[in-house]
Amino acid sequence: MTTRCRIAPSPTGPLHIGTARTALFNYLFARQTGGTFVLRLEDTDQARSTREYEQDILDGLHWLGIEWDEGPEAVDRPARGPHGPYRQSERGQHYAEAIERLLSQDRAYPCFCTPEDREADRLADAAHAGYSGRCATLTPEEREARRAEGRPSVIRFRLGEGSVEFDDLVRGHVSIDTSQLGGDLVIARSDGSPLYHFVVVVDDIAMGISHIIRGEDHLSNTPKHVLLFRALGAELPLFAHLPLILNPDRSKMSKRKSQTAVATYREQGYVAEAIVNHLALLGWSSGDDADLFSLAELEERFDLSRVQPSGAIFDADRLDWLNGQWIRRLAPAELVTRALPFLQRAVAGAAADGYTVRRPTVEDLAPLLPMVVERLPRLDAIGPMLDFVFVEDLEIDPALLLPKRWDAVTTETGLASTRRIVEETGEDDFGAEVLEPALRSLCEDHGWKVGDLFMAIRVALTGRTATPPIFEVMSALGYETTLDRLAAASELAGAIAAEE
RNA sequence: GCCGCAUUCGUCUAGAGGCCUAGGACACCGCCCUCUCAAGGCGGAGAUCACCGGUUCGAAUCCGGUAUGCGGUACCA
Repeated sequence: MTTRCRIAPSPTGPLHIGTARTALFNYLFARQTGGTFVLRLEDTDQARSTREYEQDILDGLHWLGIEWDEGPEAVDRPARGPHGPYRQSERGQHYAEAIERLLSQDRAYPCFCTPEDREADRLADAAHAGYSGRCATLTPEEREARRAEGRPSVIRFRLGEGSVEFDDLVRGHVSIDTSQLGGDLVIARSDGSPLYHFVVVVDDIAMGISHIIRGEDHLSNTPKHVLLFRALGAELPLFAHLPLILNPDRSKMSKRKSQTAVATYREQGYVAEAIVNHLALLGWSSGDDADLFSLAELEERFDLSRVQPSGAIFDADRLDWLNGQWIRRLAPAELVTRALPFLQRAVAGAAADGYTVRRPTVEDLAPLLPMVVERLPRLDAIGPMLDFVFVEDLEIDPALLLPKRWDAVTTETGLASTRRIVEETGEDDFGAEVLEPALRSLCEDHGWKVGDLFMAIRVALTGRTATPPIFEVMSALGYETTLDRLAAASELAGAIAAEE
């Protein structure tokens, strides 16, 4: 029998890190077993579901490389696969039929209780939490009478008695008594629309799902699903409840306490490879000392039986480290393509601040990247690292220009001497081979620390104190610009000296 | 409250009765490299394996209890 698993996000928010992790594990399991991975949108909560969120989820999964074999394509494009439609809002027929069946077999019944009724029952019998069952035994005549009065009703599923047991692939045997489930379960609202616990089972049956791999937050709800599978005459799928991804305070990862939107990580310059790698390591481990895994390697090595049962804090530091590792492993051309938009955005930001800029192109960036790759924990770090090349009317912050041990006069002479040396060296020998020895002996002659001179040059050329090595910066800038900026900066140092 | 699940360095984890004086990675600290920032190399500190009791010649590993944490308990998903 071929395995079929699924991810069933609800488009009530942007793609969540937790959803992505669950999707990843399902995807890996499917690839691993030669099975099928289905994507289904659980949009039964029409009030909160939107097409924008749906699109965000689809985009995010594509971006991560977590591709599904069956499911909806982009919004407004036809579904892919034989079990469609893949949006619950379009599957009303299935639910209506299933409810009809349960009703006709008396496995479900209409319930006319008002919120006040339920509250009264709860107060009267505090020992039993959940629904009292006062509508469970209504006769057909009593039901008709209530309908005649125009009282609205929900549909409740009879839970029955005894204990529910099932085996979980990561937690082993789980057992719970039916009486602990909160009373007969509402499966359809008074307006007739079906509820999550019900539709999820109907769809998993209709789509032939063999393995339900999802977050541990669903573990307590699983007994309800088991009962529903049985009532609907279906064979039980296998369950695997994944450990939760946690906030630093060990509660379930949430928007309030953590950054949960996959799209936000993407905007910040995290690379899909790093996100995938990090998510895989939250709850799964290979068993050996390796910690860098590509999606392809994960498809090869993932093993559901090596999934941990306890929750894992989302460690942002580790993600950052992995991100740096993956950025440095990308093919140069690929890195250029991915990093360019971040550089362009930074430069556009400078333009918006009133600077005269040149828009970077692929051709501009390609030769510059080698000098910054190992300085990029994230792609968005490329802005401060290279913007000075594209901002033509660079402004130098006087507070940064003077090295700690230098006064303004020394800085002025240092930069002026440097300019002279560069000029005398000429454009043909403009490079570290000739310039570096020359500048070093300049320092020796004046008794300067090399670091001080280089820092002054660095700030003069880039406006920043953390940059690539200065001779690489010079060649990135070009001969003329280097001379111009050195001149401007020594002039500025002179002005500071005059003021003092 | 009730029910369920979990519990090895700060964090992610290795560990399936002797290989554990508990291994790796991130973070942290130090040194090296060095024109800044990184990256990289080397080293260090960091866990009485939640606690108590039991089984066993021997337990992080098996069993029981306790504690703590988290999750669920909707006409949300």
